Amino acid sequence: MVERGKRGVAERLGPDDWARAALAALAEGGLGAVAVEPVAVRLGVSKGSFYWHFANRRALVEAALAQWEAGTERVIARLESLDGPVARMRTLLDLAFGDAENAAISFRLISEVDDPLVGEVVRRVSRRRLEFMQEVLRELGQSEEEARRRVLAAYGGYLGLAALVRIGAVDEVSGSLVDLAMAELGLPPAAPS
Amino acid sequence: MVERGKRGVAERLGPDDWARAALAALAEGGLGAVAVEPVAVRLGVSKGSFYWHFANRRALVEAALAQWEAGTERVIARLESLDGPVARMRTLLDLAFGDAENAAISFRLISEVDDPLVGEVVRRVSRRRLEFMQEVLRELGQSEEEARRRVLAAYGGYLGLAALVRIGAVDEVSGSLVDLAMAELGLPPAAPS
DNA sequence: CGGCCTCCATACGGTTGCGTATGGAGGCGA
DNA sequence: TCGCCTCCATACGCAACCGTATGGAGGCCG
Repeated sequence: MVERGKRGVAERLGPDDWARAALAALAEGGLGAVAVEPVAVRLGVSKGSFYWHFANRRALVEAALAQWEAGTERVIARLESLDGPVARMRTLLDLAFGDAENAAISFRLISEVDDPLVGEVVRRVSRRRLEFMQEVLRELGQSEEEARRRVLAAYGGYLGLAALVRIGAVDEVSGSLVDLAMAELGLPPAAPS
Repeated sequence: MVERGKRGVAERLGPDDWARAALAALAEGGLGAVAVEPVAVRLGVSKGSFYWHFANRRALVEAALAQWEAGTERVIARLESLDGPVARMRTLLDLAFGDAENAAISFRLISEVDDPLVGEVVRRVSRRRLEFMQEVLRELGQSEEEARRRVLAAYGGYLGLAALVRIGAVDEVSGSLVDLAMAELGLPPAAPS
């Protein structure tokens, strides 16, 4: 049992812990839920701790966004060392869209584009994903125009259908959204075993 | 010049004016911007006026949502008295998605689905639009399954692409989003003159 | 063991928005 | 004209959140 004011050195908090907690709050309640006191409560700490690690709330949001963007970069980097283009695409979609929390974060960030910090990051990450997907299609022999068109259709279609499912306008779609996106790209629905 | 405390009877405010202003605030700043004092300022009035017409903020949000839903119903009702299915579909898309403020409101409401009031309305309106579009495709001879699939692809694709354009991840799409949706539905891009 | 440094708690003031209370200005009918 | 009714302004208390100030507990090191 952890008593008041007694915290082992190993379980002390760092900026990364705060950023992680901020991302969790973001996924659950949107950018407005990334508030100092609520996140502090989530970590079982008080505001005094927060303002030791961060200058202000803006710094927390920036740290959370940076951690999220780094995660997406880590995913793409891991893809480079994969065998085929199809497998890379499939893995990208699975990692980027399959994870529920990650999908929720993307949704929240798109919703809060008006915030300058959020806008810059979500715009950069989206462009990165789109260009990576387009590059994969190019490797598979599709033309520049067709690759562009299919990537937009697949990414946009995924986002829109995910939104429709989220709001409850659509009960279910046949198969997974990732499989649908693969089909839009003109690729086989499952990676070859 | 309107002086302080002097307001002609004709220019007095009613609940509809507040709902309209609330929708404008919603389109610009999201649900959080639908706050009593800011909207009052927008109307050049003070809170005292608001609480005469409404019980609380919740009532204002409900009135705004009702007015928006009534607008979409009015659009659909107007479509019934149109010549062909293709023209009805085209007009629906134009009215529902072509108008910038309406599109912005839809985006905001989808973003705030977690709010129970918003969720109910946006779910109902989305279902209504989807079923109307599906019905039009049925009239054109498409099968139940194909109509469903194409409607989801068109509506979802529109939502996703609109989001990508809004966040600045995509600079421009070839042609209008409405034309793209029409193509997804298997319909000619422009209504026959 | 005494002093310092790190991490955190508590307390406070400032801002913003919600909701209430109270009163005032002007139209309108008796 | 007098009184009422409608619409709105002003002032207040309350709550949530941001940021600051101050102090305290515990590890570490001379």
